Amino acid sequence: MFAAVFERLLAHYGLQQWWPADNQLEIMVGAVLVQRTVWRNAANAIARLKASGDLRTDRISALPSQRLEELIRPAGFFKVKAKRLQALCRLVAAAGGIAELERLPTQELRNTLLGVHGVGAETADAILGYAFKRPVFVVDAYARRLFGRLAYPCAVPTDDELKAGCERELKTVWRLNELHALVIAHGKASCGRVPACSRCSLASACGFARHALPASA
DNA sequence: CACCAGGGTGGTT
DNA sequence: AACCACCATGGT
Repeated sequence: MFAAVFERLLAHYGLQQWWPADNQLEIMVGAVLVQRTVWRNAANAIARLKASGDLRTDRISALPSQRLEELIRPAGFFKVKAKRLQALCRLVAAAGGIAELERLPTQELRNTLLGVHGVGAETADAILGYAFKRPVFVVDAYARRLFGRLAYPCAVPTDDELKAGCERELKTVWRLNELHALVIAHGKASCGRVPACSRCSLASACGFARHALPASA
């Protein structure tokens, strides 16, 4: 079922090609900056960090918080995010660098990331999928809404069910990463806040009928 | 003018 | 465990 949704979304919206970045740290920083924020604003903040030569773990860790706040201001929530970026960069330093984190198995790495202040499940999975190329699905509000509707009239899947189901069916990094991007593209392009699945564009614009989740998902 | 975007935390019930 | 307010800029 998840694979079928993926195929439909890919055919309808095309390849999304996330995540634009020069290196792994840029993706990790972007994952924090984009929290509850449009990508354009987060990208602006990243550009400012690059322009000042501060897009490095050692620089971000050592920067006076007020200076860092000013640099990332366009991303919004700048005081909160400045703390989160420093917590993340200090974890990388404590671990001995990104190359050392790379050695950890996915579950351990996920738990390590979740231990950082300001990194929750969604941000951790985005970092795992896009920066570390691990086969994980990023469950976000759009995914909950879309798959929750497609599950109707069955019970809406939990985050764990959604994540496990997608990972089991799609398996590869590029497909799971694409699915996340496609789900967001779809959420923005259509659907809105229509409560009933009958008007979800997977049923109309994408030529999709209502789907039930497998009982043991 | 109101509303929202590629969340997470801390406090309250 | 389930809410809730809060964080803040920039575009529609």
